[in-house]
Amino acid sequence: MPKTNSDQLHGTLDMLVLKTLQNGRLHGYAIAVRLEQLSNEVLKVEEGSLYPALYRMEARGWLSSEWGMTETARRARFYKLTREGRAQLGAETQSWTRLTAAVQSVLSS
Amino acid sequence: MPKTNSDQLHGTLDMLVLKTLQNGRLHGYAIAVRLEQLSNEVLKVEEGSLYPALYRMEARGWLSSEWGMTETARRARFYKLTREGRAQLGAETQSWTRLTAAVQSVLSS
DNA sequence: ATCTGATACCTAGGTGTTCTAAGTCTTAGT
DNA sequence: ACTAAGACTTAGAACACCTAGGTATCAGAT
Repeated sequence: MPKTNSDQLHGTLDMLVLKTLQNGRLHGYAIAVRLEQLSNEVLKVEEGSLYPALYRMEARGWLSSEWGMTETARRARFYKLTREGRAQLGAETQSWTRLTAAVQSVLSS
Repeated sequence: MPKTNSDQLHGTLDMLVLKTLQNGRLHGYAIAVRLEQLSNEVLKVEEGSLYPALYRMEARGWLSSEWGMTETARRARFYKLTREGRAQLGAETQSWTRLTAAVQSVLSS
């Protein structure tokens, strides 16, 4: 019974994914790798969390996607931010900042 | 369909409650009030979230409780940290710091 | 030539927290 | 007598995330 990963990033996954797409399109697997790199291996993104999140966000109009090829000639589905996705990223970032500030203010009381 | 409060504090509620009990015992309602004050009204703790959280944490041995009277002579259930609860608070705080740092590092990339 | 590991995606099912939305009872104030 | 606030309770639903499998392709090693 390995106590692994449970719910590390509840609530932040969408924001993190949107953020990785801010500078251009990426495919799912690359998003996961990117997030782990950018967080110095602290954030491990489970594929069973990531892909459903991508579908959710595309369904909500925050992302659009299409099949393409990686540099290494592999088939992959590329995602990019829509205008709404960009707005959503802004909103979630702002809300996250506000929330963590509030939590921090409790913790340092 | 009022889009209100949804899951603001997912994952942080336990830590926040433990924190409010660090300096002595409080009853449930007072914990909610305290958290809202300390966070400058940013964190609204729903009673339907708070009380089940208290029961959970007591069941896990992080809290102990007993009935008592408030200063205004009202019946209320007072909670206090156990030794394990204190350890849990430390662990969760550390993990939260680590996580938010990682998220921050992604956001500022 | 085969095997392994990495790349890339998919999905069913379970877990766990939180919220919604009721409700009860008591006391204070009007 | 009525109302609002204090204090607690609980059932149910929503939702995100994880577990744990699965598929397929390609590169490199044995």
